[in-house]
Amino acid sequence: MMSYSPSEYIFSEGDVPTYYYQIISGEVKLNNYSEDGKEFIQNILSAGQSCGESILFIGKPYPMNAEVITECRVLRLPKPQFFDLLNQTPQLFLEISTFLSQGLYYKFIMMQNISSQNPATRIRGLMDYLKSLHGRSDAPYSFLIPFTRKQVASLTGLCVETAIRTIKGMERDKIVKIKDRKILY
DNA sequence: TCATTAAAGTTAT
DNA sequence: ATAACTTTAATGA
Repeated sequence: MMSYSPSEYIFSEGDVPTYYYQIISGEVKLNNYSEDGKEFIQNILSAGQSCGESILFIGKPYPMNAEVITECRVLRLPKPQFFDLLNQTPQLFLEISTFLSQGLYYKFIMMQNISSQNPATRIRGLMDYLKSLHGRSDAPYSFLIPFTRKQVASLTGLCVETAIRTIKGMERDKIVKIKDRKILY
């Protein structure tokens, strides 16, 4: 079991994977920084999720960082033990497969969103996905976006200012509601 | 139209 | 207090 503080890295771009990581508590983001320092967030993960496992399977260097957002406890299992466990536990194998597929699905959805030129479409795509994960309540304004505007911007490849302006426009169009700076969708 | 820069207000640590 | 985030506005590609 490992502990990490905000802004620490569980692994970095270019590292060769040697462990399986499972988040017990806290939040982690998978990200990249471009030469000019701009961050693109690939995904934000929290308790119960694993990070970087897809790369562990193919044994290539990580193409992204796993940067800690909030104080984290992480279960760390060496690669050989992880694969042993996987062999011995069909149930675990199935769970990992499901989680892997979920990650693929997210990538697929976001890939389509990002290729859209329109910022509102991108942000709405992200919000639709997030809300779809969260139970059945399709009711409008029933889902609180669990991210900061900066994070939303980094997840959709927009600058913060554009994200903010777009979200305000969506409020005018009654797509979202803003309460105490929190975004309800 | 959106990104960038700058400046100022607000929240969290 | 200080850093991180939010917001507005001006400017440029």
